[in-house]
Amino acid sequence: MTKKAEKPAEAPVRAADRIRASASELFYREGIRAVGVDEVVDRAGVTKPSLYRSFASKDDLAAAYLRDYDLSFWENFERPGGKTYSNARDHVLAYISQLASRAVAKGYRGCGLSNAAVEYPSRDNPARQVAEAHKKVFRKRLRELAAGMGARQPNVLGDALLLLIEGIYVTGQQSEDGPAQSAVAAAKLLIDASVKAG
Amino acid sequence: MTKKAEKPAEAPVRAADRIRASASELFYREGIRAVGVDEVVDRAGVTKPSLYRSFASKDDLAAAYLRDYDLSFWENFERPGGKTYSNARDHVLAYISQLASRAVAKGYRGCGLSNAAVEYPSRDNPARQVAEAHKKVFRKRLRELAAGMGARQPNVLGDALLLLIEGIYVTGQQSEDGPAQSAVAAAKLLIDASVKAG
DNA sequence: GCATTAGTACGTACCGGTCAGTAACATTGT
DNA sequence: ACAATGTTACTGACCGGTACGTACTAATGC
Repeated sequence: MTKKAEKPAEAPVRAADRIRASASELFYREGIRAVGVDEVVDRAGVTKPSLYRSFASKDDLAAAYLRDYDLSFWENFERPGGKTYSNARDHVLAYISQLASRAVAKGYRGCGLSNAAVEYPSRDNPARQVAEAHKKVFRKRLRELAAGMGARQPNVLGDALLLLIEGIYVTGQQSEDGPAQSAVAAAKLLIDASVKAG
Repeated sequence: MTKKAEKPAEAPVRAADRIRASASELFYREGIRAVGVDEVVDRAGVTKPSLYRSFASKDDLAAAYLRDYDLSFWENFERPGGKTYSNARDHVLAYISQLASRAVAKGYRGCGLSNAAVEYPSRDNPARQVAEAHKKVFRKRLRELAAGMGARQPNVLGDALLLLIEGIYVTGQQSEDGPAQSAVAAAKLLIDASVKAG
């Protein structure tokens, strides 16, 4: 028999990790308020005290879910479709294109962070704070990319793209076959009109 | 004493109406799931049985709230700022301008109908059904107005404007001083690029 | 070598509170 | 009279959260 390595491959899969995964799935699909902690732990195959050993409260778990969401959001945003882009225009259009096709698919539920901000209007909610912080960074990044495109008013173009993207998030979950179909065309229009000499 | 007219000025203010008003305020500001029926009746100055004499359930009350919301939405949309517009471009820009300034103000909470769709992802929820129906009509109306502007692809422009507007709704409640500031400029860019000969 | 101890990771069972909704009856105004 | 509303009290389900017991492992003492 080989003796065990330091931290062996067959990890025990900590209860906290199972809870994070379960919470992510449920909170995203059904909303945070709609899901009780019992449902989270049941699906994770663990028990409630395990949840409260790793998370101070349901709000805290929700915040953790959104931090995870934020992480995977950026992975996807910076490499849309798994590709890296050096051209800002191509980069943004690739993201929007990929997003738009997800948004018209069945069962799409928009942006977990935006949804959380809708569910929790109070500023001192931990989940909302994660969402607000994320959106601030996202806005800055889009303005940066807009500048990279050579826009005359990069802040206006960045904001316009943000409005468009948030529009995709929210309308995508209202109906299939929604306005997200036109998003790429709209973005091109917006970018070209902002960049052209005028 | 003068005897009362048919429907006199000093209306008795039915319990159902007080409940509708109270529910509208609370559901809009804090979200539907966040508000209990007790809070609704307390604020209305009535009692719970009165609620359930006029509404079959909380879901039913939520749907009524959204129907009211839909009504006042259209009043505002068709006469933004109290003015009537015959020019489609002016009309849409006036609506967006008026919306954008509300959206950057403190305490803005977005579109009650969109928010409800976020809170209730399940298609068979009565509140969501009202929201979905409304959005379908709104989309049609925007495409109509885009056609009225002489857009080459009215459906694309209409959808683009819808995405922009929904973006204002949702970002407006995430932060003051948000991207809605750039909404009018973005809309102009979008419209002009869609209408110009090409 | 083997019991003792400590620490970790987890489950069982339960708490008090709040939720939506209701039953039965009293009160009011016209 | 009768229709609309208030009063009171209740239900059963569910909610977030916790006190407490238990299995397993690793280190320690002798």
